[in-house]
Amino acid sequence: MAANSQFSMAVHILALLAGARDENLKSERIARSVNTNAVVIRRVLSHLNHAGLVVSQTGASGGTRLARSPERITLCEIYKAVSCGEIFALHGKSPSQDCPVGRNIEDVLCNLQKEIDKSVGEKLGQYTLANIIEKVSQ
Amino acid sequence: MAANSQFSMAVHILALLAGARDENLKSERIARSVNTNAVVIRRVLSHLNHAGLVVSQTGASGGTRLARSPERITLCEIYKAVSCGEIFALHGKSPSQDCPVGRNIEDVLCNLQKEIDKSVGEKLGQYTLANIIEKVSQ
DNA sequence: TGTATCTGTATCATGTACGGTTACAAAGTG
DNA sequence: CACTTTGTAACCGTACATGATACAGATACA
Repeated sequence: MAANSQFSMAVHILALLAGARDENLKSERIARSVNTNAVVIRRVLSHLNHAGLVVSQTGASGGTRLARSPERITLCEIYKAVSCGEIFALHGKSPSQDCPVGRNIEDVLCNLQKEIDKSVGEKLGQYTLANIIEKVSQ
Repeated sequence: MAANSQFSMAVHILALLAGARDENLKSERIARSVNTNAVVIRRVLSHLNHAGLVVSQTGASGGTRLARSPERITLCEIYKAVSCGEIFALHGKSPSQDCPVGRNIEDVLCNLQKEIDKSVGEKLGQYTLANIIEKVSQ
């Protein structure tokens, strides 16, 4: 279970929040649906909070709610809010600079990486949280 | 250095093999350019071999060469040959089946994952190994 | 004002994946 | 037959994500 599932959790969480309308949801409540620990949820919520997708309140009767309507939250925003990694990793150690290929391959791969990332972003940008909720409700 | 850099290594390796034409390259030789261990290279080559992208020979004066010309090897094929992971991971544990969202979110995310993966594949399919060599040579 | 509640974070334990390394069988050359 | 090289298995250390405990700070409410 080493793979990063924060995006999946984030979408799940936001779908729950959307269903709760303007009511605050507690991390414990969300954790039960996602089937994990409340702290794990709060960690994801922290990212979503910094990205301006949700609003949290501490204290009694606190919790979290959406900062915007689901129609105005794209999957791309969610992805960027929690994403840490790229599609593929570049070389761990730098290749040999004595080799023509080794000297230039990193740049080429780095540019390719950016291009792919942009492509994924555009694809994810085509969907909103509202679209997801629609599909979940079927 | 936990991230998977096999794709980067694979492109690097194939670019080297393309430069060697029909000459066999030994894993030791490739490892020097990539700046890693020969066994690591052979592990990647094993994937490329099974995918039919390269041909290897054991024994003295053995080594590896391309199975096809660089113009007929797309980055998508390379990616699929070594790729293990998806863009994002699904939930580790299954969500609660008592919750409407939890019950359906996995399917929705799984479909989305496939769609993104397809999109990445198409993007990578636009480039051939020859294109990469071109860029590296500049 | 005091108490209970909830978030936000730090910290530690655990599981897993990858890279690096050594070792060795199998295959092929000469 | 001696030598070379691939293909794999096995093991270690590191990196990282999740899970869990603890606690400070913020807030509602009696």
